[in-house]
Amino acid sequence: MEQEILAAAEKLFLAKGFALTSTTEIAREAGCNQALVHYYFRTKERLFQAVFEKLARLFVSTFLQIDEEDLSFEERLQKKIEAHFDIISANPALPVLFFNELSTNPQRLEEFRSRVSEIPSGIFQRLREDLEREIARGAVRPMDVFELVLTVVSLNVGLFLTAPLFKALTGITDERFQELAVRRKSENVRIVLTAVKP
Amino acid sequence: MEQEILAAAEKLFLAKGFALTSTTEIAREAGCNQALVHYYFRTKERLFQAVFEKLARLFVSTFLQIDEEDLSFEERLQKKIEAHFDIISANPALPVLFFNELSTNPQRLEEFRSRVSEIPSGIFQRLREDLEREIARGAVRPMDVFELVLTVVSLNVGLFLTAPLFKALTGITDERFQELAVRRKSENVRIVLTAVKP
DNA sequence: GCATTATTTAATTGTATTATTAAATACGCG
DNA sequence: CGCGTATTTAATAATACAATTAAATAATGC
Repeated sequence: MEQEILAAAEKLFLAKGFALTSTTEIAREAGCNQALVHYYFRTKERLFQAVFEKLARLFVSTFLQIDEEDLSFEERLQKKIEAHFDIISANPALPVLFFNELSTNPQRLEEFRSRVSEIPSGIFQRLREDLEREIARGAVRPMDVFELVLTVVSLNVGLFLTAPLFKALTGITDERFQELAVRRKSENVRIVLTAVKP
Repeated sequence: MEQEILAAAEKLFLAKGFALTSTTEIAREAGCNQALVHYYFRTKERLFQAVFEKLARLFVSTFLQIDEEDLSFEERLQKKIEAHFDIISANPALPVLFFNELSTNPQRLEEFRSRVSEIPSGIFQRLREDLEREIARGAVRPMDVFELVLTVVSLNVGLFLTAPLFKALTGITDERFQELAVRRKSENVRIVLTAVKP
């Protein structure tokens, strides 16, 4: 049952955020008594943390993965952008929840910060090294690793942040939106690769 | 007093969102009794709508403005990107509130949709015409107007969505962040202008 | 100055929600 | 089976909140 509660919580938190989701609702979705939610997770806050940590890990995981494949910088960058896009595409509500919680709840930000600091030598170390090498070679314009990550995240996240709005305004079907997303993914790759050129 | 309540509501809604802000808190911030909030706005929902509509209007206003100046397409595009960036820069919490509310509240989305449909001939009509002319001229790669707007909004919004995270992780001062934002604005212009090239 | 309306407050109601407690049921193992 | 533990439920306490009401105060026009 614990897993059903977690799954129900994830679904509802993603759909409505922390504040608008009640433990009663989570219990109903999971098919159990409301008290059971508290039996397993004590407080709504702790339940949310469990969900959020998993999602946050998912969200940033792409940039942590070290691909040992023998690819060029551009090819590796492309893979990272696409992997990141795919994760968000599979969890389109994730960015809104992620940014909203980190923006409106200082405590959440602090938790996130302490978790990230557990990771030694910075999360973008490998990417930074790659980038600096390419810059030294003159193959990439001088830029900070954060600049690059920000561009990628901004572009990848943008489609899904605006998706509800876009769908409501255009009345696009989910299938056609999916097609559009596929095109957008490669477009994002193109934009980033063009943007990093010197 | 009505204006103080509106201002207090705007401040708190931007900081904590709709659900986590109470009318009691708004009253305290405005320096009045809680009942007065309801006297002027009847419900918390209606107060929020008043705030949100103003903010939403601000957020999309940039793309509606028709600049009659005799500038090239690229120059006009640059002006629009910069104006949009400046508005968000002046209201950094706006994007989170905007996307969160439109994503988590179907009613809000419907209100927004009906408001937008009041505007005749579509909000991006002028921009679309300009864009299609440039495409016909071969000066701009074939693309939909939504693609372009999405790219601009994604890039402009990205910095401020990630700002709390970025600040927490790097401990950057507000002044240095401001400098960074200025650079980012011109960088966004560069990226977009490069991306639209054929 | 008085009557009328607008503004503001204090008090209260109803309700939703988190969290706890104690009891009931299922489950595993000797 | 039967004992102990884990799981689940029902009931309820405690609280925070939106919203209403009635009364008080201030402002406005005559």
